[in-house]
Amino acid sequence: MIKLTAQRQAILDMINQSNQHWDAELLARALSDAGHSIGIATIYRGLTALEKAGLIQAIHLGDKKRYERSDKAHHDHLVCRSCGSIEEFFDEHIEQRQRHVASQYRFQMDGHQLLIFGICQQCLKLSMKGEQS
Amino acid sequence: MIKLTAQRQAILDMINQSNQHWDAELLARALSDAGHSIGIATIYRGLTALEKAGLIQAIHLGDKKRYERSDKAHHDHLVCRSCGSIEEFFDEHIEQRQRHVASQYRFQMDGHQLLIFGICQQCLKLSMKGEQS
DNA sequence: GTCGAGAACGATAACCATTATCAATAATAA
DNA sequence: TTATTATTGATAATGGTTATCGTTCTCGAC
Ligand SMILES: [Mn+2]
Ligand SMILES: [Mn+2]
Ligand SMILES: [Zn+2]
Ligand SMILES: [Zn+2]
Repeated sequence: MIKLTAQRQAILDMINQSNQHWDAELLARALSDAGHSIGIATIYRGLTALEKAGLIQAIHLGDKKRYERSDKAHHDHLVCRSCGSIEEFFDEHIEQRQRHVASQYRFQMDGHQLLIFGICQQCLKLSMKGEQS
Repeated sequence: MIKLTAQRQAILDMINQSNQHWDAELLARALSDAGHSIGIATIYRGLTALEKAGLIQAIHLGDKKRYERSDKAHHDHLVCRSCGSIEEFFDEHIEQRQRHVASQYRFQMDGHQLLIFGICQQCLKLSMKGEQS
């Protein structure tokens, strides 16, 4: 149903060729660097259209919305408060329990978002180095 | 450490006397209706200060940040896509599993947010009524 | 009690992510 | 070809939040 215009194809390619969690602004810069200068409004519209078509998926992270490939299976995210890095995980127990909770509340679940915040392994190592004088 | 000024006390009271998940604007209107006309900047600053002091807790819901009492135990939220209502739940299995995942990834978790989206029981009932002509 | 430093306040400007507007262009259908 | 419709890009507008700044409040030192 979605029309894959040159601009939308460029956006989709950029996202599919990486494992990043892109926001609109970052994507605009990357596309510009790659030779595609696409208006920022077109990028926002393209992202919305591609998400609705199921070709990419999104997460809400604090203030901004971030997009990633949709060809990987569902997963949730560990977000580092120090460096901003995002790790992915999947836990079937958690997924199951969510369905269980929803059914308990007679709630027709159609999605969820689980963010775990903290400090990633890398940042922990760095902070340990820094502490010992 | 936090100084509970008249304005901050009014904000805190309003939140503590209810079970709502308040955003800044809603709170400003409610306070104004209750006779406290507090500048919107002061409300934002007050909410930030009260949260840092642990007197209220916050969740990020899409675009806006919402605040609720902190005297209730930790819980997560079921958010209705149709009416916007928020139900609360707690599931120890999910909490446990999160800790497990974090430790697997050597990730020092210091918080999390789980939002389950869908249609609440009420809205389901209403939509069924609407469907049968 | 007076003084002064620092905290808090309120009005408002600024910020930033996102969406709306609109004229120009491209694609599609008749 | 011509009419219709969708898409684009520049830019204005929106909405939530934060920054600025002059004024007011608080409170301990004197
Ligand atoms: Mn991901
Ligand atoms: Mn709650
Ligand atoms: Zn990190
Ligand atoms: Zn509902």
